[in-house]
Amino acid sequence: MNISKKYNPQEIEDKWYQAWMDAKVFKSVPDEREPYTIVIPPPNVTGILHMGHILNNTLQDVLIRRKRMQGYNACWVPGTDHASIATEAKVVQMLAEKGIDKRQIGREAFLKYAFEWKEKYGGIILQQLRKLGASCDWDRTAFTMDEEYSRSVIEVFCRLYEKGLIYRGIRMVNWDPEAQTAVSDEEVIHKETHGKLYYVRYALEGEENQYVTIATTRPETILGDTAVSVHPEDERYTHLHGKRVLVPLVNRPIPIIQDEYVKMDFGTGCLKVTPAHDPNDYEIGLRHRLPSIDIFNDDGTVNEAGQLYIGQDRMAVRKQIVKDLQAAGQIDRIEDYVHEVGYSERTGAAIEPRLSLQWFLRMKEISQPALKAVLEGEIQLIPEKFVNTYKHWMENVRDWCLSRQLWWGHRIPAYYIQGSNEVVVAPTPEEARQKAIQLTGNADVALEQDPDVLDTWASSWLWPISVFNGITRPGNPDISYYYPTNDLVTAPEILFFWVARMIIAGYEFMGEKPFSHVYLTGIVRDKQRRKMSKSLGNSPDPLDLIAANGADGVRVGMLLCSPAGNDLLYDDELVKQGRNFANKIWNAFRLVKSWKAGAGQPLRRQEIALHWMRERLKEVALEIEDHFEKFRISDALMSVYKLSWDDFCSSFLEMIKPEYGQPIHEEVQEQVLDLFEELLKLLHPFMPFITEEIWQGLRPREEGAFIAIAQLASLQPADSRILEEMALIQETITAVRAFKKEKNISHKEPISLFVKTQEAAIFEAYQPVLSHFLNLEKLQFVDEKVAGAGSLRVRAHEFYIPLKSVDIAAEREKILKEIDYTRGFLKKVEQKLANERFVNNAPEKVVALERKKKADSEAKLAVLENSLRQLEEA
RNA sequence: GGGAGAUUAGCUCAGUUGGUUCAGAGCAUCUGUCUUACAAACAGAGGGCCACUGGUUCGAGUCCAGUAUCUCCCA
Repeated sequence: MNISKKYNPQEIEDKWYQAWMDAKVFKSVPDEREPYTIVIPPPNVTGILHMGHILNNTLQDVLIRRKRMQGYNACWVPGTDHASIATEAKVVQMLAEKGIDKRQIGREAFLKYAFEWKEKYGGIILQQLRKLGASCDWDRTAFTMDEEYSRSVIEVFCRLYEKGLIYRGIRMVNWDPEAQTAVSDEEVIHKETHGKLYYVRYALEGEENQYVTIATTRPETILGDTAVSVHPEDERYTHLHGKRVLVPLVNRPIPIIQDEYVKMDFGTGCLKVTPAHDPNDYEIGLRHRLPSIDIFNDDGTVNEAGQLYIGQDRMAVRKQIVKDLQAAGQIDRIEDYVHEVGYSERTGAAIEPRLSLQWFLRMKEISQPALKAVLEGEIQLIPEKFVNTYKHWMENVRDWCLSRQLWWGHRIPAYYIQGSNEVVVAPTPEEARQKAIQLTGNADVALEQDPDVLDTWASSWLWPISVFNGITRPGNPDISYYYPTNDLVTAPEILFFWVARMIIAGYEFMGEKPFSHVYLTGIVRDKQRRKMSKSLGNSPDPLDLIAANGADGVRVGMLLCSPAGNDLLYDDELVKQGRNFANKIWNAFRLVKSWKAGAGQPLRRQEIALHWMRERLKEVALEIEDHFEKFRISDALMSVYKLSWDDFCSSFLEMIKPEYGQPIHEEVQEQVLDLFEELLKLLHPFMPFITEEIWQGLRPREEGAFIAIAQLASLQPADSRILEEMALIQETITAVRAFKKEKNISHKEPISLFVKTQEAAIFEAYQPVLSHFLNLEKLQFVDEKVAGAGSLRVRAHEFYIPLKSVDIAAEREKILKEIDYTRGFLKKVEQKLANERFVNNAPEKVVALERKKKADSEAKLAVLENSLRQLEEA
């Protein structure tokens, strides 16, 4: 068999993915086993794979593959969400390139284009996930606008409406003038922005040359002012109470009011009040029954109500109005000013706070069980610090603006009765008609459906339920078996958008949590801690990385540096490390395959190696299980990394290696293969492709057998005796190697090793191992110092290695240094033990340990002092 | 403005009810080595006042308070 010297992932990854698919290895149907379920955080249907997806989906794949190998019926449900705003924007843009305007062609034609677009480009990302090795059950691929899924979204809206939790009302919303829709509070990103603070004079009505000066960052909204407010206790302005001022340029008289919201030390202490265009002003307006004048159109241009600058964009108006105010002598001064401005998460446009008629969901009551579930630990957030964040949001939760002024999405099932103010809400137009007839007694009632669609999150909040059709067909076999799901892996950025709302929906519609653990990943950043983004161009293309380093290498690279909740500073070096690791495993495979089996006797060192490796595997398997239970995925990987590299390759295989050109005993080879298989199984969740390739190549396999569905050995306690003994032997090997290096003795040069120890039996037993690693020509036990030899010590064991010339002074120096250190250490221990309060208060275990430390160091000291004496006598 | 968190080796991070020879890991660095699986490797080594200042305790990287710096979330 000719195995390539370097591991070539390109040649094997697609092959095994296809084989898994053909054998339906990832398919899950309910059976008698315990289920383990993950629903994918549905990527945006317009999305393409980025580094965040790589991290997130690698983690999910690791979890699901491991459970699959532990006997669970593992089900990972993939899918996409329809992403209202983003997708609509894409389709609008595509149409614009063809010279088509969405308004001209109308809703139906637009949706036809949109679905065509989705069929063609949507879900590219799901194809890309296969390259990563994602073991999803692709037969279950869901989409938030699938027919049945859509029905569940509408059904849920109707139910909540019936319960009185959904209402329609005029509220200040975050208006995105570019997308021309309202967006939720969560979709607004606040950014520090450099702007100006304009000080504008408002003339007092009926008084020549008398002014009030206000400070504003948004002079264009002056046209919508309906009051000027001062703080009631601000003595500077007491004389103004009850008077009126004129809005500059349009000279509309407005009252001067008093409200405690005004900060006296900000600007001039005078605030212009524009209830239609500022959330705080809106509140003030309500308190003082001020009129609201909405001066903007949907696209952010000024409307007739503004009186001036009609049809011009708000940003252009800002510049123009400042000029005009200056010309009129009404600008007092302009200062540079840094303040927070909200931007749309989707389009980047500056949010225009605006009054509008929207649908809202009352959140307070419905979110109570979801808050409780997390606080009481029924649902666990990992890392735990997010519980605080979650609690804070939940306790201050605001009503959720559900409507979006778009066409791509689930159209709100509200029907307005023409010629009245009544509305009926029903899942279908037919049911709505029946309701309307009942309500009005008019059989010919004319209805018009609300033109708006629902926020995308108002569909994806049902994800863990509706991918199993739990709303439309409650109690069906899938929902009964897979719900609640087990773990959710997602980014902290969508803790509120999505996770919190899924928990709310879970309790509201299923009466039960949607999942038990939420693992919040870090954010992938570059080395300079900048978030990876398309616009910065600082993100590598994951598919290029996979092509260059293999999917396994990329997976390992990502996981090595991704403790939960910590940001991940991506560096190509990490992926390289992953690739090197794959190569290491590959070469272990080459080595093992190169041995020819034969008769004869197993070597003693081989027997030791097999016994030790068996126990070591058990020990690390337990360690890994513990890491997984705590979701310390990168620690679990590090455990298996070191197990593979240090233990399996550097120690175990070296001990197994037959003499050059000699065959390996058949039985030994079989056991080596067994152990290699166990190791590969532990590695498989992290590195699915290479482990499958090697596992298949290690032994002939039956049709349909894959490591992907092989079962991990059950967990067992390890034999600590051999592990401890080997630890001593390895320590000895390292110490002797260091000694040889220090004395410039080449590895090729055989040496004699004299051992002075109370525990000769151990060194006796492991002599074949020591000889093999240290190239010993002789190992001999002594009671006295060996003349003409250098010495070294491991614990309380002393070793002598004959040298051509011994530097007595240096030897003495070395021993004195060790004595010094050991005495210092012993002194500290003795002090502790002499302290009555320590002995009385500390747990027995701790005291016993101190006593052992004392005994050990005394023994070592005795050895050292004896050596020193003998050295001086010589 | 409100809230949360962080600060340990050159870098990224562990350090689990305060107690092992506790100051760790991986990577990077340095020194040797083409030793018949692997130079994408092997064998060794160096490196830290655990941000700072106090406090609690027999004992503090770990608990408490304050200071400094940084990050994130929310308004």
